[in-house]
Amino acid sequence: MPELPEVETVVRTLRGPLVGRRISRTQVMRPDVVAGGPARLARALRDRRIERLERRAKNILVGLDDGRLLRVHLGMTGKLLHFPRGARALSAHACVRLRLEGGGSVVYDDVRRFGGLEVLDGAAWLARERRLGPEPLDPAYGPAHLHEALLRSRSPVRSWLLDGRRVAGVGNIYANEGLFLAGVHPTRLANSLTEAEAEALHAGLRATLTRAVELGGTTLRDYVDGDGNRGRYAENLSVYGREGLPCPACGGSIERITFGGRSAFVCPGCQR
DNA sequence: AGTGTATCCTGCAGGC
DNA sequence: TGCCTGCAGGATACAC
Repeated sequence: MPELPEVETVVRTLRGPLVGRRISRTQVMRPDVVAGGPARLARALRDRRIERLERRAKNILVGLDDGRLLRVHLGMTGKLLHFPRGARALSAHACVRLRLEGGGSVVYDDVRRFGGLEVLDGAAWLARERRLGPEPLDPAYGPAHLHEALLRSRSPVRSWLLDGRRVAGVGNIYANEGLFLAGVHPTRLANSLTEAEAEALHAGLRATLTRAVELGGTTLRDYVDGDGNRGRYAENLSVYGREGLPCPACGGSIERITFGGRSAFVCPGCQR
């Protein structure tokens, strides 16, 4: 569920309530989401102060006052929620609760439990981080960089965009939206894109990601931000999930195709 | 090396 | 109503 804009929104909504707070106690209701096990997690977090919250790719990074990091990945259905003091009850799918000194808590909730939490020291995170592709919204990431990387691959461009080692944070929604905005068909081989098409894809990806961040992400079903609010980008989607509906550009019918084990949505008139 | 497929897990929609 | 199948925003281990 959560791609770059959703994870970014979660981080932004949690910064205010969490930075500066101290974790008093950790409760693990679903041990299988905790890499390294619940006991190690509880020990690592006990009495630590939260110094910063960042996003890298689809990871939420909680910086602790001993220099270590709590890495949270939302998988498909994960939520990271701030519960103010005396707030609503936990859902049946609450997996981990971090109690905050002075009241309130942070809860990791995940129906499918594809996501999870892990405490890492700086070196361990760096080793992981090096395998991640560039951030598409980084000002230093230009169209020439994208084109050059695309030319080295023969995989379908939609599959290429979903590979986090090539470009970070792009999932199926924004890969499809970016390709539509660029007028490029998702099954086109990466190395077949012209310089102009790579430029259009770069612009299209940035446009859809930027606007989605501004609107707090896309809620199709489960996604909510750190305060439990839905994203407002869904009504701006041009093709994703719109099989049989009219293309916003040409009015033609949007098709759903399947490859690489996942659905792609295409306007056959607009995308070549 | 580079690509595609199966898999983890639960819930929901649609067909019969 | 109820059972079955397929599908869902991610990431990774493996086979070819």
